[in-house]
Amino acid sequence: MGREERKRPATLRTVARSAGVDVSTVSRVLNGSPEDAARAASRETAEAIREWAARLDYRPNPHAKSLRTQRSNLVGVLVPRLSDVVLATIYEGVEDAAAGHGLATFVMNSHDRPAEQRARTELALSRRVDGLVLGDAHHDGVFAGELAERGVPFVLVSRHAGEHPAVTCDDYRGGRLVAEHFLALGHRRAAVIAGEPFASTGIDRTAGFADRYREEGLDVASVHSGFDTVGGHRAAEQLLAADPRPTALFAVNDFAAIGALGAVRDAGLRPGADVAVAGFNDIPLAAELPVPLTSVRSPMHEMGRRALELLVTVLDGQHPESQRLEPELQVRASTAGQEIVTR
Amino acid sequence: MGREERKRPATLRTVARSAGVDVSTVSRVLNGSPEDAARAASRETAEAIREWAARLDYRPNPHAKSLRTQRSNLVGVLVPRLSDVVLATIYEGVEDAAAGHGLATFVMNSHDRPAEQRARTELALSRRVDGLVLGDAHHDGVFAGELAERGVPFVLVSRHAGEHPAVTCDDYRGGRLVAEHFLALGHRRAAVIAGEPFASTGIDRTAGFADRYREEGLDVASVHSGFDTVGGHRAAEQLLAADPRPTALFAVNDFAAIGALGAVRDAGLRPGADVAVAGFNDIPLAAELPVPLTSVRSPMHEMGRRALELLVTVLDGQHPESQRLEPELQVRASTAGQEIVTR
DNA sequence: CTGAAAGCGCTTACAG
DNA sequence: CTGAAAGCGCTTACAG
Repeated sequence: MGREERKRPATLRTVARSAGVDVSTVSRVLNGSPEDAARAASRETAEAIREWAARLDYRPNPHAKSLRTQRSNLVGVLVPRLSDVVLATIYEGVEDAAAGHGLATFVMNSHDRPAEQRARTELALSRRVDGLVLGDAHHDGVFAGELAERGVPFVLVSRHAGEHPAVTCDDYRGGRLVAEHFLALGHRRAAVIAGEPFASTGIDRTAGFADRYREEGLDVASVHSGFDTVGGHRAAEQLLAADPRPTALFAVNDFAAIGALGAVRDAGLRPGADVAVAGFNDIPLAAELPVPLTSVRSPMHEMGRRALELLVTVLDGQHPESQRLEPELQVRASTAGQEIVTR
Repeated sequence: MGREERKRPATLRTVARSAGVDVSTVSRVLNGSPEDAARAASRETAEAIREWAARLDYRPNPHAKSLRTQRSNLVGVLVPRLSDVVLATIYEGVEDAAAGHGLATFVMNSHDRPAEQRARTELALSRRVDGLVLGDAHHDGVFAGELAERGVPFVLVSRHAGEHPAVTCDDYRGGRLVAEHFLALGHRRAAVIAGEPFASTGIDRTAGFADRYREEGLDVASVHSGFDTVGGHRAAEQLLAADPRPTALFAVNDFAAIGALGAVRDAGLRPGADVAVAGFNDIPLAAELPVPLTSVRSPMHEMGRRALELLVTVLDGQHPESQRLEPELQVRASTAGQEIVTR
């Protein structure tokens, strides 16, 4: 064991010598397009080259290739936190799609802090990524604007900002879906746990929800919060203290909703029976909770895939349209009017 | 916007010309060690070079550097699933530590499938990573053995296999801690939801638990399961069907434990009151559940950090010892003997 | 169909 | 203290 025993990998030159041809021929046959390969060598020569390449376990050196072509086939991905299952799942989608394009990705956490966003982006750029997928855009669009100004190819995912190409869930529509569900259940006093004010997800989900209630002539209280359980718990406490107290709570993400469930219980109320609670994203855990959580399913993996595909078109010089994917309401016991035992 | 507007970044040559010196001098001043830099140019020359570099926003081209030095400063990380918060958190630790060494990391999912482990590893190797951090080792050690055979530098994290350098939690000890806790509560009939049979985590946690019970002359039933909620639910159902039924369940990870909580409820029993349930890892959610989950805290982030540090010593040609980090039992309502409202 | 040459942007002995 | 040169492993006009 130990690097000392690793022998140098085969190079174009190694296989060229073995096959008795020039390196340029080997390059065309092995790494060129099919047409290139076809006109670069006779069938037999090509055959021989491929055989030697296999025997010597030749693998193109990506550094040499990138240096020469000025293309790294690397894309940088920025997320607030990878340990958030929503972002991790989106990233899995990005990675899947990237593999299909021969691209490698690397992720970094920005913790939603502008200084870190900048630092991580510069790091990616100094690593010569071909482009970026940003999952942590702030709604003000300042940072994205700077990148666009500099001509850096990028797309946004999960959150949109300004007019930059983005793949998101139709969060506004998702918010409306929850409002309609609540209204159908007869809830006239509803409130929103709105998440961070800089994220378009929370903004749009809240707006869709509030607009639908407004159409019925009803106002909804809303309070900002962290996207985590603790934030949701606190926000729910605050909202439940109102008089008259709301009978339904919409948290703009599932972790905040789980916190809200706790707050409802702490107030001596039964989630589902006394206070309806709905979340957003439909993470796998939502269905497994003791009181299964009603949630809006957002196609996280698919969003990631599409974002990467969108980036590919940007790298191709196009100026693609943003995409909004359809959300879907999953009704469960937390809004069912009575407690239902899981499964 | 668009890549057409991006101007070529400054190179060593650009700044050399501006400063009126040779590229080799610039290289030594900018990218060499402090001593190199000192003896490469007079203070004024060095000063001038640095000034020009800053003005031109010079950043060393990593591909050229890697090509020349045969070192990529890249490490590949393999995990079963990044959307598992345990692995995501470990990865965050790896990444943090890597940044401190000027290394970049990229993660890939293997889904615990040998074919994917191999494919992803080959991909990483063809990208010329300097080394690997494997979070998905199988206990048989076959794959790790092959890598060692080939002289590929790597370390294991979270799970160990064979004698390969690994950073893990002391899982055996963690299992014992739970057993001791259960015994102190008077539970004589306990059972284990043991996880996948190929993971050292589940194996060791189960062994530690069972050994401690055996010391009291007691046997424990155990059944393998997936590491997810569904797997835990099924396994718990099976265990609870025994006659006499166990009064305490130890699930080797928190998601399986959450599934077990559901199964306990479905059986008309109260978690904590009728059946004690404990998990492992102490994910953030554990404390936020309606019945907060007793769990063994494993230092996930720290494990990731240490694994990277260990890899650095391996890359340095050393043959370091494996490390086992201390687990810590967090007692909560799910084993408290009575239901306690969250927070 | 095939080859010879230049060059991507670095580092590092070698010389002075 | 500083420079000139070679070379890492590729790709791609240019020639034939």
